[in-house]
Amino acid sequence: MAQPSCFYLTTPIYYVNDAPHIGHAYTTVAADVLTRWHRQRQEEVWFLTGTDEHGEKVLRTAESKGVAPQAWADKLVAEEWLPVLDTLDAANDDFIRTTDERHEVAVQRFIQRLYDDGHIYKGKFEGQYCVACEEYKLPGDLEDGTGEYEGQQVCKIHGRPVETLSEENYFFPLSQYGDKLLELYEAHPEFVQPASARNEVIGFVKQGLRDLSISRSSFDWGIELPWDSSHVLYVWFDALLNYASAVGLEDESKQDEFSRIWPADVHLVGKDILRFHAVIWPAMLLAAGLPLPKTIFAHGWLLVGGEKMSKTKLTGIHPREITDVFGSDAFRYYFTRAVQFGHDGSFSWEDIAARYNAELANGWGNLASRVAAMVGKYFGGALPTPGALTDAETDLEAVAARAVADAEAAIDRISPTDAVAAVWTLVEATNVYLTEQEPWKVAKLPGELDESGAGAGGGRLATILVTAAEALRSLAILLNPVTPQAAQNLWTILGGTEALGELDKQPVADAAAFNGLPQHVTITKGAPLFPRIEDESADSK
RNA sequence: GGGGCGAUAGCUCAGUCGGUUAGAGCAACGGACUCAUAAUCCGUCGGUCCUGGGUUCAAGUCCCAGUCGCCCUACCA
Repeated sequence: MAQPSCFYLTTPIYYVNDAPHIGHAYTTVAADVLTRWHRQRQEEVWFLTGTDEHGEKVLRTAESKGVAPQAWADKLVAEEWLPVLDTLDAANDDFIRTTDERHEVAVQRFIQRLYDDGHIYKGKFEGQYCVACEEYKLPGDLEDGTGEYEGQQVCKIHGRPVETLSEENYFFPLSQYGDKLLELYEAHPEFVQPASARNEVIGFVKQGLRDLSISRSSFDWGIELPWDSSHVLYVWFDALLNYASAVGLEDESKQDEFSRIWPADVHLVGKDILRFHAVIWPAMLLAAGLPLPKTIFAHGWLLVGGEKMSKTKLTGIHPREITDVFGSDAFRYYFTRAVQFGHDGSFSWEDIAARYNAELANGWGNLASRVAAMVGKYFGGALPTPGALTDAETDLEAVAARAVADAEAAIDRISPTDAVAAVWTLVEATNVYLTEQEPWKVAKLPGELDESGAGAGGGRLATILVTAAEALRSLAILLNPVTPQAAQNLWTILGGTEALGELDKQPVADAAAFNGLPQHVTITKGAPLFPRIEDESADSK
């Protein structure tokens, strides 16, 4: 076994024809939180996202706009899909487009190799074709005809009989991989997660797999088969390969990169595309003799008003609608914290507004303010030398240590939700600590302040505030992957960069112990991390 | 039709291997406090764990049947 040299995580490549909505953003945020956490551990990480640009839908939309499909895709990528990454503050390492030359070349080499090795055969695809729709219909798109079409199958849309047509296509013998896939799911329960998704995939494969038609000759917006330019590759075969082509598949000059990064540790997918990733993708890799990804993780849907988001029902929400009101940190925090990863979750403006104020503004943000204000008021902003520790201080430090351990374990089981919950115990415990220790009362005790009103180093007041500041240092590190802007602001408040270096360079493990900030580091109050939002627009939408 | 998942407090959700009196957050109500962003802290209120059977010393948890909801059932992605 090779050393685990690089944590490689992907989002799906988003279909460029869609407008980005918070469902896409949710996947991207989860991916970004997970990868930022691994980076905070100081691991090597590769985070890939991108766009899927081929297929008949893009071609048709482009034609209807009177532009070439490539131009249409270019426009959508430039105006929608790249900007949304900034909106979300996503730190992806690469962005692949299926129209990139690197991808097209790799895909052609890959498919040629499968062809040469006898993994592709030519056959007939037979299907029910609706002339009016100009496409093959699935059994679910058909219904029994009535009246003059009695006894025939008709298209649900047009109510006209469908024709049985056949087309010469190239096929991938997916049916041969059923047993191997079932062995894979059995030997590696972590391959498909969560367990509900795994059950669904196993059930599907057990029903028996059919060979997959992997080429189309009815339109040409796709990657040409190298040995038969009258066919383009089926979009899913094309799309899935992005995960490998982006890191050097079939590129002689990038073999070091490929062997270092591949296979992926985690492919995050929405549950609608689980099957392609958990069945077809590993079969393709098995055929090619390539290592398999370790985990396909299917997350749930965001529900709005109890229903899956949908453009037709006007429940599709653009991420910017939310970040414009609450900011990208709050967006990231909310969807990580409020929706158990792997389950469906409800979104509402009332809920995000409530959590923003209660948890970010009142909980964490206010904690930072009160600590910074007291260090300023009693010690002129210079962190004093602490005195003797009591159980209260060691107890709080134990909370931090537990938070780190629990959060790390949660990240390893791909549960960013639980990780944030674990970290939040430190926010709450530190607020309780201050309330119980009452530093504002301690400041009035004899010996804590000198004649000029300045706090005394080594006193009880100093101990309390240093401990609280240490808790904030831990929180800045632990929340940097989730809310990078607020964490950086807090790091600035704590004078962290001057004292300890860049926030990104602070290992997660350092958050477990209260011995980081040097004495006399300058703590400044700064602006609130999360100003309260009273605007009615936040909860009246 | 076949398969998967879910139903727990007013709302959003946890609940591990079957094991004490079923938990949290929000909301509501009461109190404490004044460092802080009218914030923080403590307490109270709040339950037919969807229904009906079954297994068990013991069931939110396991089994069977049912009700309701969502999803998948292969070449649009």
